[in-house]
Amino acid sequence: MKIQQQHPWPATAEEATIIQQQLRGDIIKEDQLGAVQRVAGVDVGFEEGGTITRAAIAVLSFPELQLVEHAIARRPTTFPYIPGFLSFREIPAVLDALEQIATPPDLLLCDGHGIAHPRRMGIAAHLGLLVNLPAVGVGKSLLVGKHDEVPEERGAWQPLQHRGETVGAVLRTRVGTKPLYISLGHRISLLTAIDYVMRCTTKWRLPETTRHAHKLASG
DNA sequence: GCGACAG
DNA sequence: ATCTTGTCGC
Repeated sequence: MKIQQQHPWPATAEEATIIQQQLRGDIIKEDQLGAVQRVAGVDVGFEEGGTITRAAIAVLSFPELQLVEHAIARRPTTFPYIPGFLSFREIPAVLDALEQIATPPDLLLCDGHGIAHPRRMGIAAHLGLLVNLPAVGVGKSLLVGKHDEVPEERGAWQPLQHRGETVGAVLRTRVGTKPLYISLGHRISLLTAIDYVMRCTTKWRLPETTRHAHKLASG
């Protein structure tokens, strides 16, 4: 797929903060998706002691969840890991990988948070905006917010609250494991995001999209 | 000033 | 994320 030109990529957290503040108003928090037939998992790994960033895209048919296309991209790492600025480290390589995908997916499931972020601009929101696709953040651990305990049943969830706002949901995708942190990224509502994460999750804690992408990003 | 802190 | 083997448990 074609990737639009992006904002300049910052070198410091201070510059990155300005970009986040400029972009946050563009996030669409309502459903703006068509028929979902292809869902993409997005994940990133690192090689050579972190000097190389390796991004992977796994496109699965929906609702069958069969792998139909994939891409891997490697490029030098240019931004350090700083909590709250993950997207500036990982997205450039992700765009390289997405560019190799023939047809734009209908939905992106990203490793990390969407608007469950200090400035509401986690990687899923940032990526969704840059490529103008519906995107959901699927985090494995908490960045910001508080929540009540989640019941031990698959599909149970609790709102994730931060500074008086509901920024996401803590979702039990599997009994006996830690819940996932789901937040909208772009062009999707929280409830719809939860629904798609559940429908992409079968036997394991993580969605099948994420699991495929993770394998590709690791080796 | 003191912690917390996605991947 | 990554460095790393076997091992406990369903």
